[in-house]
Amino acid sequence: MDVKTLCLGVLKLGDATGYEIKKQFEEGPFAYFNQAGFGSIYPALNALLNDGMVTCRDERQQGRPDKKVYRLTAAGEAALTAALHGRPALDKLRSDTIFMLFFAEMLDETHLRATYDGYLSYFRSCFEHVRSLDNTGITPGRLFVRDLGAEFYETMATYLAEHRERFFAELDAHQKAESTAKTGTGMGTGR
Amino acid sequence: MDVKTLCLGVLKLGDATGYEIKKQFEEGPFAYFNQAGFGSIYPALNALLNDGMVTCRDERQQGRPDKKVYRLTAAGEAALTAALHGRPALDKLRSDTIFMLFFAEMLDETHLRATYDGYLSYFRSCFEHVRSLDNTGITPGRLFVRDLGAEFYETMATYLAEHRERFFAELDAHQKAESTAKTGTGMGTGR
DNA sequence: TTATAATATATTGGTTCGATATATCTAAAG
DNA sequence: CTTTAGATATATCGAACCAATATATTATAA
Repeated sequence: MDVKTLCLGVLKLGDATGYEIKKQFEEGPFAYFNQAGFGSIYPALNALLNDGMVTCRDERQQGRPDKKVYRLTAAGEAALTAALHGRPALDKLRSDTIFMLFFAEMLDETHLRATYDGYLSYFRSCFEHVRSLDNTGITPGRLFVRDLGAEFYETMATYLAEHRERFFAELDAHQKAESTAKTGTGMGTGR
Repeated sequence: MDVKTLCLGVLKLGDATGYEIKKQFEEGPFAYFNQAGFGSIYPALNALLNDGMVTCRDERQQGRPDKKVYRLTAAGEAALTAALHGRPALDKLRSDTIFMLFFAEMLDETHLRATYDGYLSYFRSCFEHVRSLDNTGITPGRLFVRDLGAEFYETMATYLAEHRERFFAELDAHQKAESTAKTGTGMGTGR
């Protein structure tokens, strides 16, 4: 799914500006599962406009800068449908945090704890957010994705909370065993 | 975490060729959480070599093409440590499948079921794979990441398996309600 | 004998990301 | 009351990245 298709998907939910599309990937229903920045969205919208997949109308506003509101065309909806019927690529995740936790032994404890706790509170707030949403009148597909997300956030938060103390304890034990092995006798004065 | 840092991380586990580094992102301990292709890895290794972060030795082999085996230097390890002490970026996931499930109403049932079942068996095989690994002698960080992964895979597989029938039933009901609403009386002959 | 898969390196073109620039208004802090 | 910060809004540039492809050899399977 390239950014053009993602934009078509957002516009399927209703007319939007580039700015509003970006917000959908930050706070809206696509958050966490898909994302795109301005540097991809604005060129994508121009290309879609050029190909007749969307229309654009200018809207002047009181005070705030002018908007360009985009709307899906029939051709755009057809293109979205076609893209949705292709083979999905495998999920692609890039997690700096998990990369850091993998190398936990190389981190100083302050940084490690801050990273760990930041990850935990991130998933907690994701879960709280999804739980706070109103599910009435939502389509089955959107509801399913929302519930799957909630399940995922909760699992991560719970796991991180429950394994916190054990993880740090095991790291500590491992660190001590390492330094003991280095000094040889276990009676070393350190360094 | 750019690809250069990811390569340093892989090389921290032991000497490797570009080809072997790629495999680490496909089957190895970094699978699912991080990934990189040849188009990023080979240029990254050249840059790291240029900056003295790695050394490279040529190895001729019987039959197979020659290898270039890379090894982390002290400077490389220092750079890795520094990168691990930065602020982690938020997780970035791109899931075509979840995007498709979100728009389930727009998909024909065959495609939807194939996509759903493909996703389920993907997580099942991920879980089986992690479960089959030997955990003896592993560092606490690696073990933690492995267990977190297993928990995640299992959660996804279980959720998808348990909600399968209900999801398709609700979609069906929704589809019928839609077509009834369109024809107005509920006695429409279709079209 | 032919095709497929695995090992191994490398490049190219297109896509995408992060940072930055510009501009206006609102709300909060001083 | 004035400055600062934050939200709204569009846009672009260069760097980074990815998917596909090219090349070459060997082993295995059909």
